[in-house]
Amino acid sequence: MRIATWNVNSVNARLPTVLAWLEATQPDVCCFQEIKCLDEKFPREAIESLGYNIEVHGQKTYNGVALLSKYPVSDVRRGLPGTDTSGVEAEFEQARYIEAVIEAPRPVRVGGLYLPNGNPIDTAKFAYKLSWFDRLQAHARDLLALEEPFTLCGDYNVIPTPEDAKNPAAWVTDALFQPESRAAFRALKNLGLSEAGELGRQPPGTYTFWDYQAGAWQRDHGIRIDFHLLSPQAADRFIGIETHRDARDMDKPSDHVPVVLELED
DNA sequence: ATGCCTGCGGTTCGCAGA
Repeated sequence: MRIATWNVNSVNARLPTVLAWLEATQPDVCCFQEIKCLDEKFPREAIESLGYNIEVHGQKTYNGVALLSKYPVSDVRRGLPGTDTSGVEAEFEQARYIEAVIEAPRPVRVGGLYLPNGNPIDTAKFAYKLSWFDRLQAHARDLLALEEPFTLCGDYNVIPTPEDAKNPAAWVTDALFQPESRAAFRALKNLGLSEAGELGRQPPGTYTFWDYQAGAWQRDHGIRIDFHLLSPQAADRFIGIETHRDARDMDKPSDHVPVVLELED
């Protein structure tokens, strides 16, 4: 089974690009982040016609996530459990998490997430990022207790190590590279999750994001911020991982590229 | 030091992204 994650940066602005990639790649499951639309504005028919069941957790203008599956799905969750403690969420619940069990012959639970960016770091946005991370960690603990195969995949908005950036010095004041952000990512992994890029021994320089600005793509000024974190039972079924770097060269590309995990059926 | 580029909403500019 192949499970993709892709921050599409507006599913409607990107629709021809998204359809072309889905048609060429045919993942069994695909998590989208930053769809930037309400549920009723999601291009449901075009994607259903490629053979996908669709679950959407949309939001106007910003954020929004969706989960596509060629298999039926069950136990769908929209949003993380728990309450934000930074004070931001109380005013405005942001659509950043969707989860479902993929009802394949050997089922897999898939959580698709869009972690808050958190910039600038001296504002409530950074506190919100760390608070969201806490809620994700709590949810991961609950899922691990089920002793099931799952992946928590998506745009983590964290540069975990200096090797995950072409130019780490350019990120030292950025929320993505703060010690607190990196520690939160490590703490999540250290619950007992396996990062698929490590299982697959992806080399340094396997970036997943290049800014639109300042010729970042042409200069390979990239960062690796999109990940699959696997439960032990999913890691047991790990076959491989592919980062679709070529997608950054498509017409009207997203600034992120898809990352495709393969598990034993 | 700042903006570079892109999308969105709603108007032609501000906000957000990373």
